[in-house]
Amino acid sequence: MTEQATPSPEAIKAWARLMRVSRQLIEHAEEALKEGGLPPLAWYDVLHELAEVGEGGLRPFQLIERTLFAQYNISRLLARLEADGLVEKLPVADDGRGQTIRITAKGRDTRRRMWSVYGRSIAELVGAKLSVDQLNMVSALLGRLRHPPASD
Amino acid sequence: MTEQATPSPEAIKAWARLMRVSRQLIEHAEEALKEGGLPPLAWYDVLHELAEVGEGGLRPFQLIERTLFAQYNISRLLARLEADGLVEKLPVADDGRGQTIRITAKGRDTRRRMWSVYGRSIAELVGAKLSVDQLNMVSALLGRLRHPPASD
DNA sequence: TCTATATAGATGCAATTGCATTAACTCTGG
DNA sequence: CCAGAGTTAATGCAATTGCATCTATATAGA
Repeated sequence: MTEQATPSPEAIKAWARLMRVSRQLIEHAEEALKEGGLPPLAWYDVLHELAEVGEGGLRPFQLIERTLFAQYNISRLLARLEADGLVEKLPVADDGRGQTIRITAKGRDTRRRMWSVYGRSIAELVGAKLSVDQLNMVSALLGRLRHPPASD
Repeated sequence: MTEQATPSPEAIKAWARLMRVSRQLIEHAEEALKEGGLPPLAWYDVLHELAEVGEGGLRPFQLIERTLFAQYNISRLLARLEADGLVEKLPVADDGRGQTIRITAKGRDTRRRMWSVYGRSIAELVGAKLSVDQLNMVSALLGRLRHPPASD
């Protein structure tokens, strides 16, 4: 656990597992969405954040903070979402540079349909593989790898 | 732990942590490599596999199995690696379609230099955050999420 | 107020990825 | 031996990502 230039075998193994498993899970979920004729995971992430905050919406830079997507990525993703009528861009009164992004009814509907597929993937790939205690253990351990570390 | 269409809150949280943490770690490692003027992680994955098997080399389809990259992705990645002189493509005697990919001396050197940066990231981001027992716990839990599940 | 600096978001262009297809070869059954 | 099916790898083209830069507005300081 001490800082080293060369990681311990245990650290390497944990890292390798994390890389491989996350890639596999993402690929599976992405594939399930595609099979359902639904948009990719990235769209879900944004729609989810927007659905959670409701009518107030979010500024693009807030979405960047929450989703970890790059600025140019969000900019273009929002353009696509808007083109599909899933979100709307509103000017913001006290800052002429900015805009507020709000999810539309169609956006909520799409998010719901995505969740029915995405949620099933989560249930199958994670929920069905570990007990509740084990899931909590995973969350806690991964929480310590997060930046900033999670307390729980 | 029973199969459900809607995942438990614990499963959702574990999934969310996994997605976020893996993204963050990859981003950090990728950034460190870039700052060192080194190629991206994907190159390391391939060079690592090739370095491990030695002079015998690997067929592209074997790299696909090991790295989980898509076929077209490997095909083009190998073209770039070859263009940089990091690997060489050899015809394979008993299968006229195929080729064997072998890492070159320059490839080994690049891999080593990448590891000096990549390894440090692993040590800092994972090794320094959890005890050996915790690292083993992470590996074991994630191993059960893998497909096929790992035994250890 | 005016200038310099910082922040919000968009965009041109190059590199990469994803999708579908293709080319070349191998294998199997008749 | 041959036709058909399968496997291995490459590639044309569209979509996305990454990088650097740009525009517009806001804010701080002289």
